[in-house]
Amino acid sequence: MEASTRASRRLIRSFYERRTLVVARDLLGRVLCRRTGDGRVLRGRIVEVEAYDGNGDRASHASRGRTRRNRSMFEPGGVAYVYLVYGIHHCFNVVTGPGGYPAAVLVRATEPPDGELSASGPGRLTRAFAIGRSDDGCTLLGRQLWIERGSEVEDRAVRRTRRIGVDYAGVWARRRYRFVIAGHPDLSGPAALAGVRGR
DNA sequence: GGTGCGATTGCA
DNA sequence: GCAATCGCACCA
Repeated sequence: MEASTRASRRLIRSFYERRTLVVARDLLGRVLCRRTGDGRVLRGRIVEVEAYDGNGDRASHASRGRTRRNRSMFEPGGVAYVYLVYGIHHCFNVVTGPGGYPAAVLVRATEPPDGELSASGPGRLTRAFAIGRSDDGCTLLGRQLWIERGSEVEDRAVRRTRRIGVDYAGVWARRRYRFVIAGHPDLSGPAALAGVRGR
């Protein structure tokens, strides 16, 4: 049965309730899935993510405590955190860890879903998957937006780099919280951080 | 109630 | 190199 096969491929709550850095690494190779208004399902293999871990992380929206915008980050793992940045683009995050601990993984790039040109970069990704503010706080265990197991990525194919666009965060900007599939053609950001060479 | 800016992108 | 564009955090 296709329905049951699909359901069994969907990642379950325990996947998301682990530590943020562990979930970030483990999301590489997984498949982001989106049911569209006309009943189709868009799918794209995740190739680039960034971890935002706790309220001590100066690059995280949670570094100044709980606010209206970031409240989804405090939910138990397994929901989406979606926000508008620069007044133009939406960013899609996977909330991780236990409830009350603000942490999430920003999904920065996937391979393009069928019919889309690019999902490379957080803004392009949310456009390709039609993810918007109404998806903020929604479960990743349901039928609208979810992630499937996909294929494992071996450690030797994974590179860690500093996060992109958070230079204001001091020493936290230098932490290697970005995980990519090394040298993948759909990575965003400067070529120097494509992960082809070590870091 | 006013102000400054951002987990980005596309174009000059 | 820089404008676009707006929700919201923060200060008064």
